Amino acid sequence: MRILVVDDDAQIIRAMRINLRARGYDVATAFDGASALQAAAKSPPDLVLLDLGLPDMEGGDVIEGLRGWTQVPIIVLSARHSASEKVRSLDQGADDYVTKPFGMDELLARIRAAQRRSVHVEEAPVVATDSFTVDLGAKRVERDGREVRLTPTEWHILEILARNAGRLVSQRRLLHDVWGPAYQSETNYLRVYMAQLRRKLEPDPAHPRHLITEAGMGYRFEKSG
Amino acid sequence: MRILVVDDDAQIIRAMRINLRARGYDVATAFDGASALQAAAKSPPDLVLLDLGLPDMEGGDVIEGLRGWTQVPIIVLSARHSASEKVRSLDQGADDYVTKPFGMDELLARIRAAQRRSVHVEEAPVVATDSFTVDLGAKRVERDGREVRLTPTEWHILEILARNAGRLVSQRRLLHDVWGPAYQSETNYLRVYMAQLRRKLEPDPAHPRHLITEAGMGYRFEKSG
DNA sequence: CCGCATCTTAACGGGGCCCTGACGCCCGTC
DNA sequence: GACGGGCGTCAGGGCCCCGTTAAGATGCGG
Repeated sequence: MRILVVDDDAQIIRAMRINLRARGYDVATAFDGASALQAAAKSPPDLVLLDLGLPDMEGGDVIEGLRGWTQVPIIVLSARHSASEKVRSLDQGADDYVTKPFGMDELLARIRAAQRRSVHVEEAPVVATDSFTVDLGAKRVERDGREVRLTPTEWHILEILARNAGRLVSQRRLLHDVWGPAYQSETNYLRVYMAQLRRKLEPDPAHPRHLITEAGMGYRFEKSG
Repeated sequence: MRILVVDDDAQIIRAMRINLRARGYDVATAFDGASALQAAAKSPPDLVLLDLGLPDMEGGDVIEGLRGWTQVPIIVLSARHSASEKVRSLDQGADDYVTKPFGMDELLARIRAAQRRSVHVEEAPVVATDSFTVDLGAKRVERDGREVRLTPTEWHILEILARNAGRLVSQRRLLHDVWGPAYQSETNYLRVYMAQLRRKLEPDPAHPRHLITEAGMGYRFEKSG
């Protein structure tokens, strides 16, 4: 998940970078409109945070420059409270408009909301590895072109891991989300189901390359072994 | 374009109705959470404006009640400025959060932005398998060149599955869309009708190749077995 | 009022899913 | 080298979910 932060204030860029990185986002930055469009074209981000007060061009032109070729979610950050400014930005194609000063928690929630929607639009949240493919939207797993049938519990676990691909997911989190709040220490459940998932998905279940266990901590879904 | 306005303040409802009607929207209204969910289920709106201070239930419960079966855009209107309230609503599935008082122009722009995002792709009006063909536009099913006669309920179920061909459709979603929000646990209805559909459509009803059941999760329409 | 089509409801058998406990393995520590 | 914690593996039993059937409601047109 890459976020492009566009702002001419180095202070804000720095604060954003720290906060977003801490939440697990990749952060790219740009100080003006021209370099923002260039950066977005070079490696398209998954979301854009756009400050309106840029030195070289109008914020609206940046929005239109992006909207010419991409549907990436754009959240506008601005010190201007004027209603007409909000209306203009939103109608030019921005997805949300947040006025400074704002709380980081709120911004993060709005980022999550925007991201959730765009996943729905692109309609193909698919996580692929060399040996199998997880289609989160269709709730289906393929391996060597053939469908693999998972039980509800197996799917539930795999879904959480796949949605956090590359990141460590704690046993507590898995147990809580799958079995409920009362089951946070039954780690043997996890062992049984991880074994079943590996048997169904891993080329060599005894030496897993994608469903990795981090001893004492949790499990991690690894896309490319 | 239908908008459902949920607010317990008759004054606001009235103002909303006038403003939105003037912009060409159809307006439905509800004064509390229960009737909002009921109204949404009866004839699904294209967007929901939701006030958080409802007399009968928490706003969050209304969001979750909707999100259980629909992706309709939800814009929360609230007098509470607290960041934690915003975060909670957005993470529960709201698309936007606007604090009162707000300008009608801004709200209209946010409605347009939400609406713009939620436009999805049209699906093919005809879904074909090796053994039968479903014409969604004409509401007809053919098998071996001969028309198959379906009852209204049978058709309703088949239509939902065919429009989501390849994807898993939860039992909850099927029950909600066919029988209504009060029947979300009568899974035996589904069993009876899936059996009837299979008897009418599958070459070998005992070993279905197109109307697949995923135990504990739902059903899936499979084009090519 | 009757007959037909459709929907609802209940009961039953079977298969698969989830839980559970036991056992062995690999590592660290002592 | 013994020990224990964490993990992987396996198999059996209970139970839930599903498919099937058929009889009782319900609604509609004649």
